[in-house]
Amino acid sequence: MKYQAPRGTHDILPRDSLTWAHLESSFRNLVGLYGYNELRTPTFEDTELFTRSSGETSDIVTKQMYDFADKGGRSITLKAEGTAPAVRAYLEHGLGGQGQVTRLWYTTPVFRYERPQKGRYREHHQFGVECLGSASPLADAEVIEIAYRFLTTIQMPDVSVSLNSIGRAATRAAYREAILGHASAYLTEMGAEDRLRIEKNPLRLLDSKDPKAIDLMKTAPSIQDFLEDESRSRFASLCQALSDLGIPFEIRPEIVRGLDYYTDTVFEVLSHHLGAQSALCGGGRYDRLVQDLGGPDTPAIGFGMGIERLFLVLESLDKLQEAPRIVAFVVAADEIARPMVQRICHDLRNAKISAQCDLEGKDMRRQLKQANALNAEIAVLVGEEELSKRFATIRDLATGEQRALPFDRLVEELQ
RNA sequence: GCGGGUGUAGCUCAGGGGUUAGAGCGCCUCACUGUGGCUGAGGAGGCCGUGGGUUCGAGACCCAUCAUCCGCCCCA
Repeated sequence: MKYQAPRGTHDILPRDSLTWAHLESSFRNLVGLYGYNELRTPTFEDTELFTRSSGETSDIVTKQMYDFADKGGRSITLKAEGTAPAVRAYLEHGLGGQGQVTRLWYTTPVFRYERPQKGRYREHHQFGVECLGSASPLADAEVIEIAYRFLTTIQMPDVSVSLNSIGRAATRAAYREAILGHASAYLTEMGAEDRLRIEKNPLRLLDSKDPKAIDLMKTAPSIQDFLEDESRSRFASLCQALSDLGIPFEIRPEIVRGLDYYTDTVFEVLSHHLGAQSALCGGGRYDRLVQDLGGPDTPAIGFGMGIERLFLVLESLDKLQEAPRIVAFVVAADEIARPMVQRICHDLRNAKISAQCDLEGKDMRRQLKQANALNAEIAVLVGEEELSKRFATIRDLATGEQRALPFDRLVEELQ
């Protein structure tokens, strides 16, 4: 095979594109019910947008960006995540007006230079929403409700939201000291690279898969105990709001998230139908980001959801969308009937009845084989006798029963 | 970026140094010249991922490379 899709990218083939379209329309319809408006941003941005927003030490910035210099010498990066470009556009076009709450949604390709595995690609696609301009816990609840309701709408099984609060800067500074202190003995026995990783972001210890770390974390202080009063009360309000909405969630203090801009609320939805890449959805509040990108002090919250991962779960459960059956296959019993076959196809399609016919001069037997292979509901047969007496023979392909319908009543009878 | 598994027909997979590389499914032809599905007979389809090497001989063994899958890291 001379050419193939670049590493970590994939084609969405016809049998799968039906499910993709279904996911897309379901999401579009749902966010519309909440008054969210679609935002489309470019496939690439100035590199600095991502380095500024995601955090200089985040993995996305340090090793996963698809960055390159364009012919004008600009440093460009393929969209590495959805929130920063959305905030950029929000600020650039003054979408926030005089501080109103602004609700945006998007579906977009996302590029990260990572080692591909199942559920992890160098180009993948995300749905996302961003609710900008409200600090209310009700905004958090609204965004989480959208994620939850979407997943239930598409019949994603076993959906439960994992929720945490990581507080503000002061909380994380204090907690950082506490957790590093708790783990100091453990840290001295690990390699330099691992230790650096942990020191960069001690919260990583919380979701480590190393048995020693897991054991150590059982006795670790909880970030919940370090929350400031305001963070604590907003978290309580959010939990109450979710309960009121009937959304199941569990508080999981080990949820951290990889982007530096999150404050207070963070959440994830995982699926055990995936392998190691189990997050379907991740999001949180980012009350500092808009300001960091040069805008006014604007609290905001949003999430991203991986479409490929949704697809993989549905596929593993055999829940992909079935192709709509073609209704009528119109068969020419002999060559003289071909023009009438074209005409009938045309009339059926005008009446929104799907119709197909042979294009290659195949004989009647092969045309019927084709109709059968397509799983058409009926065959419409036209031959010499039909032409002279102005009728078509309608054959039910499931039962084999046939009946005659005059040409001028064909479309209405088949409606 | 690190460790491991796998690349053979359109698809799923056998073959593990010795003629012309196999099966099932699918596809095509015929039995069947105005009737699909079922059945039977026949057929097409492969640079055995790619490039080097070892060998009298490589689909098989070695090296490299590309892709993919599993785990780590990380994430959606």
